[in-house]
Amino acid sequence: MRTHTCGELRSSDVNSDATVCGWVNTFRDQGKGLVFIDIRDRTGLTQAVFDQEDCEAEVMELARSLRREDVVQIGGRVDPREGGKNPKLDTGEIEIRGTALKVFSRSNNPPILPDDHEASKIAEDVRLRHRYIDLRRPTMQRTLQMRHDLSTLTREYFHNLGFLEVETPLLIKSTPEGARDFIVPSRVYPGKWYALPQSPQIFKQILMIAGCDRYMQICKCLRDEDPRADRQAEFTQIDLEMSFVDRDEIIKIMTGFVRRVFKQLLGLDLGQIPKIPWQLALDKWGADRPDMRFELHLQDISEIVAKTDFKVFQSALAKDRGVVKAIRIPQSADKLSRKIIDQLQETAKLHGAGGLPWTKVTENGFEGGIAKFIEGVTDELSAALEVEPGDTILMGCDEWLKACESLGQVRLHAARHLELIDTTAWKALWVVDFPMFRWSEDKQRWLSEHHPFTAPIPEDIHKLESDPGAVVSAGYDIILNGSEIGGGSIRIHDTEVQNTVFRVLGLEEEDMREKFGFLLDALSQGAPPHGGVAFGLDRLVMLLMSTDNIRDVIAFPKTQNGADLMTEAPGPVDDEQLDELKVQCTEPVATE
RNA sequence: GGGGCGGUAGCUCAAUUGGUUAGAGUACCGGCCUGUCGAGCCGGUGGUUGCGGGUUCGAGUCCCGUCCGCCUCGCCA
Repeated sequence: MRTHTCGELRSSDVNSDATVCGWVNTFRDQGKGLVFIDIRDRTGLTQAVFDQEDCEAEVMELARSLRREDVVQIGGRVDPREGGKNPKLDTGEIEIRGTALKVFSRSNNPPILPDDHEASKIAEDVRLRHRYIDLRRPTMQRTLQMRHDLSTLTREYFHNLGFLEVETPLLIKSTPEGARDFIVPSRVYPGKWYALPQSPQIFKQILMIAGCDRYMQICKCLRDEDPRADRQAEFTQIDLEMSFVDRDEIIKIMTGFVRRVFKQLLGLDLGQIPKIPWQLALDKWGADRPDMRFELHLQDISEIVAKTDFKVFQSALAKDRGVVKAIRIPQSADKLSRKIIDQLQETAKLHGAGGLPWTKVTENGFEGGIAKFIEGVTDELSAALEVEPGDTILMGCDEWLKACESLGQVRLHAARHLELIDTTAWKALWVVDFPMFRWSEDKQRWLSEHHPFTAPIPEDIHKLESDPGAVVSAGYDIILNGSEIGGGSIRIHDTEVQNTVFRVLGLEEEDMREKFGFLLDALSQGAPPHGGVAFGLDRLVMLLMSTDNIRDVIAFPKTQNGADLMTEAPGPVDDEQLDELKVQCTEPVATE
């Protein structure tokens, strides 16, 4: 049907005959006898020209009738461009002198045009509603290509290392812990339900117990939680698991993978990827996924300000693990207006802090904000923070974790405002030594920091029940530019340890059997030491394509209400379908 | 579930204090034009101002409710 794609003709093809197929990108009708058609496919754009000197009258007439997004086949001789080259196009040195034209189909007046320049202006819901046009845009095509390249590279990389690709089921059993499940009613067992997998976690562990040794899968995961700019309810993971490995062996292989991805797809060398303990990440950057593209480290000033009688500091320090932390923002006093500081204060409060004590450094010491409360320790504080006139000092004081996290958020927002983030930099790291559990005030029980199958480090196993909060897990996350792109852990391969963890999480013996009996059975039938990782494929593509919108890297994404605007899912079903499933609605279906 | 922003022609936007027939660009339709490439020039079609109430002599504009989209908190082991 075609001899060439729309992106490949060059001056070396001049004088040969070519036939291309694609969409009419634009038309420029110069009058009865001359019309230019830019024809587009996935690979690019080629100009065709129909001149009445060359072609028959019917062809000429048909060419003049072409409109944007009509689908056509154009045949003719490849010529150097008569009217001058177009340096903006890869095919800009040539044109096809059209002599044959076939219209495959006509397009109604397109609601949007597949034009990258226009796309940023068009409301996203319109793009989603007409996704088949939006996806025609060069950027979207490049994104689909990038996603494909990443998947291909992933399979190749891991298959070469002996990983076996195994599919795991989509209709599975609902398990407690973690996100809300999407559930599917069973027709055969009325009143019983399948869940869609939040991840293949348990299956990949069972594959290890089954002797699979190394498993990989690019799989869909589903979590019925509200989406965000970088999060969809339905997303894709690169899922991996290995037997007979320790943490550092896994990290080594995965580091190789990530470096290969960025080397091969962007030509970037991420270099060595350091391992940072969780506690240090929070202490220094105020986040468990630190963005290390800029400095602004958090510093502990508890000991110094303890000497003041500032009530705010004193009451924070009186708390269990209470601290006062500070960040020094060099030469920012004139850029951080009162209004901006107020905004940063809101950020701090939003993330749990009571406020954001601040002061500025002048030739005369600290001025503004809480300056008068720290007069007594001016010299000591100045020396510790190595301040210079023009600096701004922002502080956080609370229980350690809250103080670090809220000030960490302030750090990010301040850096964005002051444009301190080197957007050309690529900073990756592994965060390791997470705590095993996190106390939930809400639920009044321990929650898994990672998931309930994560192993504690061996030397902490004895503390599981006596001091859960102090147990360090064998988990690890990989962070790139402040974004979590993957994470995993060494898993528990011992039934007793797994039982103990379930107990700490507040699962009753009976519950355990009911919910996880099959896993406990499997663990008791010879389980190898094993561990693995899951990478967020969507987030990797976001980084590779430099977008902060996850919907831009998914062909058919959903909105914040979980709707697909193109197909209008979710939709109603027939009463017969519900009857068959023995399912009833307690609320009438909302109408518009 | 909470907070913020938004919804006017197919698309992007405008419309004074509540006041005449809701405008412009673009797309689309028609005409002109033989070297354009974000083509150009002339003319034209196109509107339930998201939806439903209310206030008013009069509502795109004010009030109430509701739906939808985006950002965000909660949530996301």
